[in-house]
Amino acid sequence: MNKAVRPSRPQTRRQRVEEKEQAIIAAARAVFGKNGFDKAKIAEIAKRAGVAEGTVYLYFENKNALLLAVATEFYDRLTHDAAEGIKSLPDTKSRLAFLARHHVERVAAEWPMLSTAMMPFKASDEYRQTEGYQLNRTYVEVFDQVIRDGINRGDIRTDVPLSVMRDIFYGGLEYGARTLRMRPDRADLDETVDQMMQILSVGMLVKPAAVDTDGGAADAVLDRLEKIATRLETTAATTD
Amino acid sequence: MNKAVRPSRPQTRRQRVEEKEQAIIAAARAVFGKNGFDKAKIAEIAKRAGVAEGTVYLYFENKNALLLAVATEFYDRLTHDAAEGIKSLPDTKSRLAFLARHHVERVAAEWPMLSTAMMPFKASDEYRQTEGYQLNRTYVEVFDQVIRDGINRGDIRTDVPLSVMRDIFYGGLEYGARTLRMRPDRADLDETVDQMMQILSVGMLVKPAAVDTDGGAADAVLDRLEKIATRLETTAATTD
Amino acid sequence: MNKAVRPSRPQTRRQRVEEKEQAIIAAARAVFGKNGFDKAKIAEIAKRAGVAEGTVYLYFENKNALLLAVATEFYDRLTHDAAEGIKSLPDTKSRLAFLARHHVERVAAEWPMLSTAMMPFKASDEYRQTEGYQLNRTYVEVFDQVIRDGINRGDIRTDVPLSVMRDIFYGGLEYGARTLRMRPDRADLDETVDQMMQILSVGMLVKPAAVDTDGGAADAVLDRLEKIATRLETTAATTD
Amino acid sequence: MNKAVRPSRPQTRRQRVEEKEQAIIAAARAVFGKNGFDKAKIAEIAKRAGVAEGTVYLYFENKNALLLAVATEFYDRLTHDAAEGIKSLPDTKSRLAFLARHHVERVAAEWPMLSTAMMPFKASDEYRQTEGYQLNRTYVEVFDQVIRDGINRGDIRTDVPLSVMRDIFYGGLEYGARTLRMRPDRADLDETVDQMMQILSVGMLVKPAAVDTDGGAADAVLDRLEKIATRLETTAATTD
DNA sequence: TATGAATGAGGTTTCATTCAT
DNA sequence: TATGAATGAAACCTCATTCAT
Repeated sequence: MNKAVRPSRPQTRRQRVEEKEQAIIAAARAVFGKNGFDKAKIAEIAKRAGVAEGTVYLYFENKNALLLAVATEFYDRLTHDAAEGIKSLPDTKSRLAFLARHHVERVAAEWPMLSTAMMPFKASDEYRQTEGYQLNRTYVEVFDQVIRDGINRGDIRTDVPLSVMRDIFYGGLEYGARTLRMRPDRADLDETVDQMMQILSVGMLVKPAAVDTDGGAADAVLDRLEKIATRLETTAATTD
Repeated sequence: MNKAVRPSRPQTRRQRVEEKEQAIIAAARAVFGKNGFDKAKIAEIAKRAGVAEGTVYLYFENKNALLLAVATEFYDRLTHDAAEGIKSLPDTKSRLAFLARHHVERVAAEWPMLSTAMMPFKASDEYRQTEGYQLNRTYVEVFDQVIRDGINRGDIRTDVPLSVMRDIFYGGLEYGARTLRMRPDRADLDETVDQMMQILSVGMLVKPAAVDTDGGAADAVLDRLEKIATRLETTAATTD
Repeated sequence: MNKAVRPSRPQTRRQRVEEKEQAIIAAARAVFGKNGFDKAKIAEIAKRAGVAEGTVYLYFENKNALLLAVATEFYDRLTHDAAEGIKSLPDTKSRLAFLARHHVERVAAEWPMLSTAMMPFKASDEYRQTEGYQLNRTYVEVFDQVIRDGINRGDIRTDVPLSVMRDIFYGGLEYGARTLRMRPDRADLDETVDQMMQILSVGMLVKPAAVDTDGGAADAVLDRLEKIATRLETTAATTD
Repeated sequence: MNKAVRPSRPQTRRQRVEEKEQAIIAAARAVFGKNGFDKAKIAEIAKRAGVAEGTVYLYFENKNALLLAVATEFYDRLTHDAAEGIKSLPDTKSRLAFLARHHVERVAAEWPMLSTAMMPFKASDEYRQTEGYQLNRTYVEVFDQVIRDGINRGDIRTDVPLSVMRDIFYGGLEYGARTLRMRPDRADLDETVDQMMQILSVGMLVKPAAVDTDGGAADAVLDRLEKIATRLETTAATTD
């Protein structure tokens, strides 16, 4: 039934195995995402992956392990791309903007899977001891590092704990992502993320508002105004 | 049919019936919350409620109807208390603070139930057509009204859509609530909410930096300032 | 909810009781008839009878007893009317015709009830020991008596056992009744019964049939033989 | 896919599968037959078939489908054997006799199953639209054909509709079969069928039958023949 | 007598997991 | 390794029957 596909025929045995594992994970992600973990059937995952039911159990201990594999793959990529993305960005604000854009993009795309399938990893009181928690921990560590860096640079206010910032950042973004998903048009993703960042960055950044905590952007305004003033002064002096 | 209700012990039949219904809903909330809707067993709910399994079906058509009842009751109370709470508060900022406190308090308390059991109401793409969505819609309407009011009063920035504010507000709070739950000590609830509000109110409110909050408007302001500066420079030069 | 119905208000307590019993039996007949005994729900019977579920159990030990009551009432009336009907009929043939008409009429009317609800009384190997069997036994006794009478009068053939005649008579009629029910028009009931009787009476009756029934081809044979005999007689006479 | 089937022990996989399917159908036939469809438990069917409960659902969608399978198999064989049996029989009478014998034999053997389990297929008013009806339709078509043939040959009377004949034929036989079942000795099956046919064939056949069938009327015929003979003798004597 | 809420045993069906091939 | 038929535990739900009022 599955004629050997010529061009991309996997060479080594190991490659073939990995390919199949990937196929199962991909199928699982789709099926878990459709109606959640509990309603997902191994049979459907197997069919989608093009393998027999029993084969799934050759690659994964059980349904839970399969979910963990899906989650791991998802988070690994998420974390990797996040870390990679901020490398070239110089300032805190643009880094946060990138992380926001990146997160919303991925979360919006995988929302069904995330919201339902991964619940088992989040629900319990012992969440912190689960692998799911650890995955998430590693991911948000990228954000945490940006914030810590920002604090060192004097960009980030220090009167609010990192954990609070993190919760608002990701919590807000996730709600936003969900709202986005419910709309027919996704074209406004960029705009929405911008708007979210306008609120978030004002709340987290320091600079100008250092005085009254107010919006962060005021800093920039003041900076520029100061420069203009200086120029004016210079001009005035010259004019004199 | 409505005999004058006299407060005897188990009281009137109707009261007893309502009491039992409440017991079942309470039990269901607890059990749904433990491991999610799918893993919840009617048998356990019945046992917790102190009734026979069949009795549950006397009060609720099926498992789904029971979940809906739980959600409805939860949201009804949530909405009612929210609306009631802001009545006596005069200014936008204190209203938002109240809503935040109220939400976190309730959500933190009911997080297990919310996060898992109500997923069926949130997961699907047709979420907006579900009763779950409507319940939530009614609830956040309270927040929306506060924001609209705040805009009229000039308290709330207008360059970010209400929906974005709402997502960040509730999304952030919910993450925060979850984090709170994972800590052994809940004593710091007040403090945490305060901190969250520091970020959120700075992001949403106008006042403190009515002028300089940046917001998108800052750019425009800066643009104009820059033009003015340029004109001044030119003028200065020319004047020379 | 049940206003006292004036005109037919039952006088004695006993009458009221009997009325309720009848109501329950009638309701049961209808409900049993709809989908069979097993699918019939006591709750529906109670509602139809205008009583509470528990009340049914005041009048009947259990569901089986209720079915038996329905069957008993049905057979009692059936038997009574059959016995009454043949009283005034003088000859075997018209009696059988009456029984056939009577049976088809009743069976066609009550077919749903009979075919499904009363199965429990017919199915088992121990049928002969059931009350259902006895009811039926009493009913067909009317037929048996007609046949025995007919034999004494020389109307009924004696080379076929009564039991065989009975089976064919009632078996045939019942199938016929069922077929009738499946047709939209019941107008042809009389005609169909006539046709069935043409077959059955030819098969069971002795002489008279020979003349008029045609059916019995024997008549024709005899006719021919008689003619031959006549011819022979004539010939013989002539030959002489 | 169709490897040459070599008769090993449990043989090919396909054979084993078919064997198991047959085992389940056979078990279902027995269990359905015992107390009817509703009272039959899948658990018992599974146990009888020597498989796990779940296995039943591997072969049949649900309980109803299983019943349909039982009915289909039964009717298929019944129809096949009926059609096969009449092939070599030359005259209408012997064909009908064969069909009667065949029907009673099968129906008597399977009466429990038929009478109870298949009720769901017969009870409803929409019977004609059910698969059960179609199965039966196909079966009686064999009978119908014999009758139509008989009419063409001048064997069958034409003043009674085919449908009426069919109902009496099968209705009568079925009652007869049931009666047979209730007796401990089945030895008299042949005799009983003969007797039933004596009534039925007299009723349905046209003249000639009377001669050789002896049909029930033979006695009367003989009686009358004797009288004629006597007359002839007398005549002869007189002539002398 | 009458009610109808409550019971709880039991049946059908699903599906993760196993295992013989 | 791969298969997919087989398993059987377990869950939802129904409904005859009981019993407190």
